[in-house]
Amino acid sequence: MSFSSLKVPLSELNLSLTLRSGQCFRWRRRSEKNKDGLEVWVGVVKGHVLSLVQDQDQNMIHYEFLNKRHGDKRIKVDEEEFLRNYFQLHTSLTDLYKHWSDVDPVFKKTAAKFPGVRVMNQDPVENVFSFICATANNIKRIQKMVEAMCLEFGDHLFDDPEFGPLHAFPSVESLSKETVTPALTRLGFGFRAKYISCSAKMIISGGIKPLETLSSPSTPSHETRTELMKLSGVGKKVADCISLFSMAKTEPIPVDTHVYQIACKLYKMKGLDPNKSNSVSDKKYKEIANFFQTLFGSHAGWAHSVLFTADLKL
DNA sequence: GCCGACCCTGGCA
DNA sequence: TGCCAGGGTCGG
Repeated sequence: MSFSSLKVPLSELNLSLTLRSGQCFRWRRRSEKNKDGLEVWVGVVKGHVLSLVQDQDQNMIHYEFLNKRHGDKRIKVDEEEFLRNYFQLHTSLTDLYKHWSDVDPVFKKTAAKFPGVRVMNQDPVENVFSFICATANNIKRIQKMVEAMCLEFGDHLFDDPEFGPLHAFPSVESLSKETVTPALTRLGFGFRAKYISCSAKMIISGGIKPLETLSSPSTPSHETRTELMKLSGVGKKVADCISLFSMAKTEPIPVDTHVYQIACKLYKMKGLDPNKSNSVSDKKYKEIANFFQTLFGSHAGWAHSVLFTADLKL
């Protein structure tokens, strides 16, 4: 039991909302609150098993790295930097909320009830294969599938008293093996099993540019998107999610059924039928994305995450 | 550019 | 028990 603390107000990071916003799939809330009656979150990030607690009254996030090995020399400054980087705390969410509220009354109204919803900076490999699982799926099942994939192909990291064995996200190499498709099919991945194996092979063989290159600030987001869409099971929507959530692009708007509904009902966009929002046409997709990008500016994808989270009715 | 198929689950009538 | 939607993508 050795928690450290990070000074962060709720307006900059709302842990509960952010971790449930559907951008990441490996965070779980403990069934029991801690001694102070606060929610405890456990997740796996780049081989680290993390426990996080938000103390709203103190403007603090308490954190603990659970799978420290004996003699681990990692120092507090590194851990703090690791978290600041993961949650992108260098970007002021307060400033962004203010800007979005100034330009859009609809956002302003929503944001009041949903403060601190932030886009995280996740591992590209994990994000690619997690969002391939997201196709025609719901968040609960995506989480189950991602966890199953980690248990099957990822390295063991830690045995949690409540959640049992926690594994790292599998490497691209391990997902490119011939045994992967049958294994994932057995695990109930359905048509996504072959997408995962096929995409892993493509990444390994250099069928697309390296993920690190696509994540680089010097690669424009339209190029990142085009490259990602070469992967099997990755269309425009999934490519936009990956770009936004793990490749440091801030303007992509993943237009899914929720965003379609939001554009239709909250923003009264013309030509949208609320009764058939599944499989958005290329044209409508572009229109909706353009609308929000014009409205919100360079961090439109971040604003979208706030509206999306609000729509989830968590 | 528009369908229908695709795997599987949980919720609901 | 049957139907349907769930953060879509692919192929015709």
